[in-house]
Amino acid sequence: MRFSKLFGKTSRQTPAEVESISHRLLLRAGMIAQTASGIYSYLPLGWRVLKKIEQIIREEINKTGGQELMLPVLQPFQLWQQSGRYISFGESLFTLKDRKEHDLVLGPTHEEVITELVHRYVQSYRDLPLLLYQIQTKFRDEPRPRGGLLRVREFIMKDLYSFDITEDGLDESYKKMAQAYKNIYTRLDLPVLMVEADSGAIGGKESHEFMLITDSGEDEVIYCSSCGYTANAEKAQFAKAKINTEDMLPLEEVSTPGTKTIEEVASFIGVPANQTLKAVFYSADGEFTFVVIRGDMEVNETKLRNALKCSELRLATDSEVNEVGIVAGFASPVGIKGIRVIADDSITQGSNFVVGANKMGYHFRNANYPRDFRVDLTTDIALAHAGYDCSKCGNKLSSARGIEVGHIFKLGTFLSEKLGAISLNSEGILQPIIMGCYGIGIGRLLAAIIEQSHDDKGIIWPLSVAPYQACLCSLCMDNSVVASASEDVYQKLKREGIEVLYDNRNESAGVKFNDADLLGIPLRLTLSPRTLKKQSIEIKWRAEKEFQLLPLDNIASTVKTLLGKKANLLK
RNA sequence: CGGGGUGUAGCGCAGUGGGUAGCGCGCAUGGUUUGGGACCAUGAGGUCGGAGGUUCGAAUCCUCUCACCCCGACCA
Repeated sequence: MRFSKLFGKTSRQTPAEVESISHRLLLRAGMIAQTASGIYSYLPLGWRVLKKIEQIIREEINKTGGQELMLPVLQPFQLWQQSGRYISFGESLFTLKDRKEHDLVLGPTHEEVITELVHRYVQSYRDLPLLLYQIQTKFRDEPRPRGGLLRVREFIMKDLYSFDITEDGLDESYKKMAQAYKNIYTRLDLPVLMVEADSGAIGGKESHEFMLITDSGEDEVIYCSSCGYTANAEKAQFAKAKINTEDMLPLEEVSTPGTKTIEEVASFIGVPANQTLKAVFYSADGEFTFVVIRGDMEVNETKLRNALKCSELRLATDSEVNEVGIVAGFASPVGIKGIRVIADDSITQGSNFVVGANKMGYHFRNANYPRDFRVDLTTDIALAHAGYDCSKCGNKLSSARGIEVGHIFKLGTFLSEKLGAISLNSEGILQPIIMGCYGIGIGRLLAAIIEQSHDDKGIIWPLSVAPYQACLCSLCMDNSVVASASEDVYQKLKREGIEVLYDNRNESAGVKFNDADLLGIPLRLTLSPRTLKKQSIEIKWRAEKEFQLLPLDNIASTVKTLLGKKANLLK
């Protein structure tokens, strides 16, 4: 490719508000262009990278026996009613009507469609297991697109769906995919962590996310460096230390004027925060919910949502709190009636807690569950933090930020039941097919690679996905000797099958070098009057500082060998 | 949806006591240059996001609206 003909321009500047590194570099390099919020066009360079990532994924998935197919973007809304998931997807579902006023959705994912399809073609366990996948554009009306390609509303995703007749089969499919994902990240030169995850709107039981650890990540990962436990903070468990196991004392009302926060109450009364109970109020699918947790912890809204099996969860507004007659700042489950109360199991770890008295300016001392109050449900709804104890081994947990670059789920049978995907098992009995689903966002992966691999000059693509393997920088293009030598080298490189971007523009050395760096092309070849005098060409790896001169003779095969060696090194 | 912010030339930005719209980059033409974003000259390019209003006169003041960015609740 001749740089002079390339569509898309590099630029020195991007809008000041563009924060994320990948977003800025993708824009500056002319790889993507924004069309609307969370909607991007891929320009030729960006598209080449995307196709390469896609191909790597395709190869690794094919190795596991996955079969690629193509599914519709337009899906009948009725299918989503049948699965019930139009509720959990809620507003992020893009919907439209056709001319006959039939409701359609732009597929945010394709479990419904594929399950219905499998239902038609599979009647026997002999047809299973199946690993079916697609690499397609999906649509989700995200509340807030952000970070360029990191979070968008229209995105290309590889999604694989597994169909098994036994739980063991599902486990095996799941393992295969986990391994395929690890292979993919290795080929992309990305250090990715597999972490336990919540399954969210997709539904299902066991689930793992693949996290690229980087400070710019939007997720928090909790991990234990001692036993290897890793989980998304939404999901992470921890050991809730049992404190203060003294005998129960009688409930006692104390005046605590002006103490609204846990810190204020605790220090006013002279107890540590972990000897208080905190009250938090939520609206869960419209139902007012009173949540109690030990004062030293915070509520994990994901766990709470799962415990309540609700889809919409938000903090209750002040007026909602007032309406049910709760005195904010002095609320407690003691004496509360007619309101659903959910408690974290930490309230059983300890005794003689300080709680509100449901009366302005007063708290109780020595509240004990279940002696002094009742709750509707006690379960783990606490948010894990770095510094807490690991529930597996007892050592201290740590935390890090990460970008979710893959997510796999054991779905089980809820979709196949809803959509009627049943099959005869080996005993001749009809049963729902057991499903799993396995997604990788390709555009996000592209952005994640940049977040992980760049410097102040620009992108540093791994050789495996770089838009071009080499960039031929020809200095002094109006020197006819240089021009013809460059053209000659360019043709030879192409003939050798090397993907080369030939910078034939009439630009100064600085411009060409900076653009080559910005675009992140792994190998740079420089041809100039200076190198020509020595019948040589200069080469430099993007990721390295040193450069060297190579003889012009057989340059194409030399470069081919170098690239081959580099590629092998990465394997 | 809550909070913060921005819309002026292809891109990045200036521009309010209301009066002829500017700078840098880029672009075009000619010339000089060529190892880390060169220089000179000339030139093209804008209904100042949109609608309404105030005014003799609005990028500037008022009202409404749309779009986009950033921070929070959601996800590949």
